[in-house]
Amino acid sequence: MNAKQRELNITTIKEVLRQYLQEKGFRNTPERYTILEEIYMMEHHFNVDDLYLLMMQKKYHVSKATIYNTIEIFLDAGLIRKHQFGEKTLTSSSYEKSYFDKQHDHLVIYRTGSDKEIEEIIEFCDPRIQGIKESIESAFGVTIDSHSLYFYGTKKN
Amino acid sequence: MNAKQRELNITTIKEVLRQYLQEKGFRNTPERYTILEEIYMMEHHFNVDDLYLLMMQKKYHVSKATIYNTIEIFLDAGLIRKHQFGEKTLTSSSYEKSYFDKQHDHLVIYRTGSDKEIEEIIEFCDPRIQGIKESIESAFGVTIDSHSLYFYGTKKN
DNA sequence: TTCATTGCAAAGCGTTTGCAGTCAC
DNA sequence: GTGACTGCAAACGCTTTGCAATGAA
Repeated sequence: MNAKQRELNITTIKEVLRQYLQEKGFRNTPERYTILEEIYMMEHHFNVDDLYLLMMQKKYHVSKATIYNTIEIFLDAGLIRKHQFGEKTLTSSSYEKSYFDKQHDHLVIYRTGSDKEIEEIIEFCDPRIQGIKESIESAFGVTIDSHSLYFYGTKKN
Repeated sequence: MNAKQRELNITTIKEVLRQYLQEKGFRNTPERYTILEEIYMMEHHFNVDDLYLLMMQKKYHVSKATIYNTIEIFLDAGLIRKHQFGEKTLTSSSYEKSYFDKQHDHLVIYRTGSDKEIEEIIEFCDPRIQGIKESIESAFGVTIDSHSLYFYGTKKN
């Protein structure tokens, strides 16, 4: 994605936030827009600490409490998605922007020989998951809102 | 499963543990066997606190540190599986016995109207996931050891 | 006897909460 | 001016760690 496109997206996404806040009767605080902008500038997954440090570095001071708060709002607004990588080890939650991307799943690659250290996270999209979802919905009489699928493995030598 | 079958399974599983401990040069402590037995008596998922309270109730004293320790061993031995239910909310890790069961995935049903409270967890097994796994392996040149798939939804009224 | 394992309490760590001060409306 | 929001620090809950005591080999 080029810089121009990203800038356009950021303008758009701020508008989406504005509408959401208005609908909900929440306030237009500068923190919310700045955090949103940071998130939509990023290319990859991040956790709260990443975001906090990044904003510190850029001399934009926000407290972690506010970041947690804001993330809750963005999740509800559908502006970001939450992930829980790390199968064996307990890790902090990861997030990523979600508005312009399509839903996808993740392949978590562990460093060979270590079952703790994550080497890489690859995104993929397989249409068969949709079929499974529909089967489950009719088999159990449920409405499925979301799913999470992770594969865990190692690079073939 | 009837009582007789369960008793037989427990005898078998203890033998599996014995061999594992021997191979690894670990000790045969009574705690390990008692915890294993408790786990294999259970029908459902449990977390560390459940197990701790259950053992307290049965007047068998073990510390949580030992339970955490032992669970680590059982995971490595393939005697139990770890799960992370709770998509939005951070919850404690859940576990279940795995030796006699086939691999399966989970449908997490939230109470209608609440996106926090889990109403029910249903297990299912869909062969298509195997196909997806194989595609991923060849597409990215990886060996997949395990996966986790969760669907999150609500009961259809 | 030796050292892996246990139990206890303290520490860690990500996240949440309480509250006084601030600022969007 | 009012009350939603922010920042700070303290509290929380699950898990891990340090260490002295124990007991399997």
